[in-house]
Amino acid sequence: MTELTPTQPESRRSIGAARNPQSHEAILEAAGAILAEQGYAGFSIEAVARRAKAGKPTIYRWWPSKAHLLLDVYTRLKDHLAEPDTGTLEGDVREFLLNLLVFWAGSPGDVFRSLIAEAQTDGKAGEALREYCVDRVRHTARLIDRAKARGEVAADVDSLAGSDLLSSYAWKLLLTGRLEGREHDVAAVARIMARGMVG
Amino acid sequence: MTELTPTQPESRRSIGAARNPQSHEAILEAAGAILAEQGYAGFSIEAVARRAKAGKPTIYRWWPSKAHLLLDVYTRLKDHLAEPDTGTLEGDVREFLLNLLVFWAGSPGDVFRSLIAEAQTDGKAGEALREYCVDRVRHTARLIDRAKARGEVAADVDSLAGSDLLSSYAWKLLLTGRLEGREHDVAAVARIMARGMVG
DNA sequence: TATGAACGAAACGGGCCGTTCAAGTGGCCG
DNA sequence: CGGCCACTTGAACGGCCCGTTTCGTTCATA
Repeated sequence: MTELTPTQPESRRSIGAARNPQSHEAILEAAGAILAEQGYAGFSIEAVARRAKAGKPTIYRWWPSKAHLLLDVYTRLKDHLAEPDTGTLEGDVREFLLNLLVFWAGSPGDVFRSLIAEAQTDGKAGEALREYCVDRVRHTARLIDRAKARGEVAADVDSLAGSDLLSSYAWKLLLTGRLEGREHDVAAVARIMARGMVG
Repeated sequence: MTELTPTQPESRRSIGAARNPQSHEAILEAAGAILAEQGYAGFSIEAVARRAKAGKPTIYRWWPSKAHLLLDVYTRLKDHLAEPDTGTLEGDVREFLLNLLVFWAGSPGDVFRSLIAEAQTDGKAGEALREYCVDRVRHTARLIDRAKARGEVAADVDSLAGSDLLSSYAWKLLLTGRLEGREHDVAAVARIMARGMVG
């Protein structure tokens, strides 16, 4: 027999008048793999379609823009990110940054970098990124609000602005390729930010 | 005579075995105009060459990558950026950010956004951006060092890390399209940063 | 006077874009 | 039971851009 794995269909077909979850899965996985292996430079709808053995129209049907696909790939990776809770604001800020940098040092960083880059070209991508950011900033602000509830932070501190500032530092490290070996810088920044909010 | 403006050559030619400054100028101007009018989406070497009435090889001869061209366009715009000197660290930080946001709100912001986006695709672009950042961060750190000399800032504060944090906030506002109407947020961030560094 | 660098124009093969078409598939509804 | 209709795939479209090469030219310099 020259046939390999004959039980597995060599190419997916339509399963009728319904969305094929195998295609959906294969596309997301192919997109993630390409970004992990070749970065944003090698990422194109054509390449994803080739790798996923899917048709381009199928991708365009379910993801209106490259950015939406990137965002889907990113959010499905985003589970593995621990929430810091060290008991002090400075510790939380430092751990938040270190966790994020470690998380990004793998392929998720490439995905998110690509998403930011895409957002500078495509208006819809920009809008999607902006919405995502609002959500994340609000979420991270709870870290500051918790410290505020402990009486560690002055009541008049704008926790959203602080949270925005916090993530912006991580962004710049990501965008300038400085994810590794930043323990000293992160500690310095965490110290400045935490001391800047104490009551 | 059907000839128009015969005194002005309708198309530049070689001036011999020397770089033609008119071409150099025309290319930079065309690049800046395209970015201002159409943003990064419309920016391509082909489009720049067309608009500048230059040959593509001429561009590739003098700018090894799109990023170098972007950086040249940006630095030639960068003169018009005042240095803040308010007498207090918080004032300087706030003015620095506000100045930068106003400056970026024009076409320079589009140019710099494009440069960051390009740096996520092209390795050489990333390197160029990284070098540029090191220089700028070092420059802005003088703002903190000045406060340190006044005794306003603790001696053990890492002025480079602080400067990096400062610019990172501006970056995030730029990349998420939030350059305008941020007076309140900028004031909040300036307050956090300045208080975080006081001795 | 001969050399050689720089210039613009045109063309190259290659890739991706976003869309359209045709053909096969099968769940759902009449 | 049979037809409808949404789904999937592959192939092909015109268009744009990439980075490079070739060509004929212009002219400072040696």
